[in-house]
Formats: sequence, structure tokens, C-alpha cells
Amino acid sequence: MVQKSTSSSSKTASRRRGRPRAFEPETALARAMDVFWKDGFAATSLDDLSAATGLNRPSLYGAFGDKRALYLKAYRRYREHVREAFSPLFAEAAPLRDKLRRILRAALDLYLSGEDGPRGCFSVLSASSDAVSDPEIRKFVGEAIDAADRAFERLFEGARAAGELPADADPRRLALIASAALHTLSVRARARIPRVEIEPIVEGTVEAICGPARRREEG
Amino acid sequence: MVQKSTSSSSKTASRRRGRPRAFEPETALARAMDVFWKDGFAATSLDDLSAATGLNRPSLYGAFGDKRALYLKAYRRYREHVREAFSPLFAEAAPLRDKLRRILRAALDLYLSGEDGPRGCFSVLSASSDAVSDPEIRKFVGEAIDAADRAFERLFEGARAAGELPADADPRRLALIASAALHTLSVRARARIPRVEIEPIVEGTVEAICGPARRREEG
DNA sequence: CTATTTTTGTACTCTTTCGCATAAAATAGA
DNA sequence: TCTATTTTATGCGAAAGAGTACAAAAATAG
Repeated sequence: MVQKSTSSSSKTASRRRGRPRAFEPETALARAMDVFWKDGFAATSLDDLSAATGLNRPSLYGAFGDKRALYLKAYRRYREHVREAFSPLFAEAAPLRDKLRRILRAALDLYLSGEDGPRGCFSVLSASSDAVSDPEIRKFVGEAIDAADRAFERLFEGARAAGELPADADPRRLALIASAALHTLSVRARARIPRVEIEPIVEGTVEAICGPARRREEG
Repeated sequence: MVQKSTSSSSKTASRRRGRPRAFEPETALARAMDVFWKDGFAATSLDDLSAATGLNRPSLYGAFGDKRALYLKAYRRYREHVREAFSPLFAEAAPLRDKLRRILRAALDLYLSGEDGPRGCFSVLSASSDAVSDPEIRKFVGEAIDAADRAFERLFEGARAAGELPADADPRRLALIASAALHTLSVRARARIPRVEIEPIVEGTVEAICGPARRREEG
């Protein structure tokens, strides 16, 4: 039950004993994530998940556990996906203004993505869901928010050290403003507010943090 | 069915013909709003609503219609409640910095309120809910967000005209930052992040909009 | 070729939920 | 008192949902 594939995970190595799986857990999890991301926890039924993944319910249970466990796994996958997508943007060597703009634009693109309409941010959705009464899910949400706050904080610390921000700038305060931008982008995307009405928030936030267009760079 | 009490609505006037209601629709609606606000649309059952209001289901249907109609009425009531609570704060005669701080503090208090834990902002919740796929609910959400944006925009326009903001300040851009603060306050409150960790966002937003503590008022 | 192991698919149970039918209760008017 | 009208209360019925039992299917080990 809890054995974690004691053998190596290389593709062709020592195949398991019984009937082989007819699906790839990774892609099934990706489909489940899509559904949860779109409809939220309470409004997603196991039949929805079954239809989206192509697995029947017993297979879902066998592979991922019950609905709550699957939600946690889907959420974890979302966070990994986000981390992989945004880490390079934070690590990039570029002026702060450009980096911040690219990060916020990428977030907006992510929040507007979805075959059946914009989905917003999974963490914002989870925070709004009844699932947040679950301590473990709440912990996940808190970690996700904190991770974004810290990533922005480190970004602004570095920028301040590099002279891209005034010496008296407060990286933590600026980080909270950047995270607030993420949250409002998510809310508005989810409300299906047109992209052109949302986009000014990106530039407005960049200006609020980095200062107006090409001024004040040196008092 | 659709007659809207043709007679006057004064308390003692011409009582209706049949058995009188054993409840006050206003308070029942307030209770229903509380439940929807706490659990969201999908996770709230009619039994929950029945228990919270004290009405049995037929009475709920008779008074408010089905679940969706009741949600719309509860949401409408929330917006009226918010408008009544915040209009005086926007209208107040006080320095911009103080007014903005009071508004954001009041919003945080509202989002942290709730007998069973913080509830956040009903509009943010609705945007995250599956109910947003309903065009009418989506329209409500859009209107609520727009109302907040405009209220802040007018506030900053007035402040600029009064010389409390630089002449080149962009009221719309600042308004979007203020609304973003509301959204992040709601998300964090809902995620049960401790109040002391959320409060700095209020002051940080005030500084971002009005400038740092007591400097630069006349650059 | 047989036994063992694991997954798959069907169908089942139990619970919850929504919405409504129906009868009893409470009031106004005749 | 009797009738018309409106609300309340019980509870029905159809549907959906979560989780599981069980047997067939598909692979490996010996």
C-alpha cells in the first residue's frame, strides 16, 4: 500500500507483476488538475474526474485515493507546474522592470488559460473553496501564498542591492503589492473581465513598484 | 406569484389574507447570506439554508425561489450591506491617507468577520465559485468589482484635485492598486493567515498610494 | 501450463440533495 | 360560523454523488 516502487523508476526496468496500467498516472493527474482548477473542489464530481481522466472510479481510487487526496495531488502538481514556469523568469538576468513585467504577464496568461474559460489561480480558488476548512489544504494554500511573497521579496532585495531600487525601499512591502497584483489578476480573470481591461494592472503595478517610466532612477 | 405587495408596506397596514408568515424575510435572507458567504454556492445545501434560516424548504422556495435565486438575493444583500458600510468612509472629510487607511482596515475587519472563521469578500468568493459560469452571477461580480474600482478612482480624483496627490497621479491606476489590496486581503483572510501578518498590507498599500509617511508631500 | 498478482469494468449500496405534492394550520372576509 | 387564501410541516420521489465488492482480464513467476 505504501511501498514507493522500491525498484528503480527507469522506464523498462523490472515491470510489476500483475496486469499493467492502461494509463499514465502523470497525464491522468494533469487532467484531474484541469477539472479541479476549472470547477473547484465541491463542484467537481468523481464522474467528472472519471470522464476527464478516462479512468473509472475504482482505478482513480487505486491510483490516487479518494477525492480529497486527489485534490491534494492535483494542487501539488499545479504548484510544481507554476514553480517550473516562473523560476526561470525570476532567475533571468534583466532589468527589474522587465523581469517584473514578464512575471506578471506570464501570470495573467496562466490565469486566462483554459479551454472553457479563464481559470485564475488555483491557490486563490482553493482559498475561496470550502476545502480551505481542511487543515492540510489550508496549509498548502498558506505555503503557496508565502512562496510567492518570498520570491518577490528576494527579487526586490536583489534589485535594491543592485541599485535598481532606492536604498530605503522595503522589499517585503513591495512583495506584498506584487502578490496583491497576482490575486487581483486571478479574481478578474475568473470573473471573465476582458483581457484588455485587466492588462493595465500589470503596467500599473510595475510603475508602482519600479517608479514611473524613466524617472527617479536616481532621485 | 409576481405581485409585489400592491398595498403600502407600512407595518400595520392591511394584513394579507391567509396565514401570516412566521418569519421576517429580511432576517432569513441575512442568515442565508451568512451561510453562502461562509461555504460558497456549491457546498451549501438547501438543508444548510433551512437550518440556518429556520425555514423549511417549501417556505424557502415560496419566499425566495430556488437555490440560485436565493444566492442572487443574498449576494445583492451583501452588496447593499457593503455599500452602506463603506459609503460614509468614502464620504468622510479627512486626509486621504486617513480615509484610505480606514477603508482598508474596515475591509479587513469585514473579511475577518464570521462566527466560524474569516469569510473574505463575497465577490471574490463568487468569482472563484462555479456559480461564475452563470451569466447573471458573473454580471453581479463584474459590477461589484467595477463599483469598488470606481469608488477608489473618485476618491483619488478628489484627492488630486485637492492637492493631496501629485498633479500627475493617475487615479485609475491607483484605484486598481487599492482594489488589488482588497482582493489580497480577502484571499489571505480566507486562508486564515493571522491578522497580524495581513495588517501590514493595509499600511503598505497606503504608503504605495499616498507616498511614504510624512515626506515628499511637496517633493 | 498453472498459480499469483494487479488492474479493469460493471454494478451495487448508502447517503445526500433538490424540488415539489399534499394536508394541516392560521388568518381575513362574508 | 363558514369559506377563501396563504403559510407551514411532513415527507415523497427522482437524481446525483461517494465509495466499494466482485468477477473478468491481463500480465509475470515458477
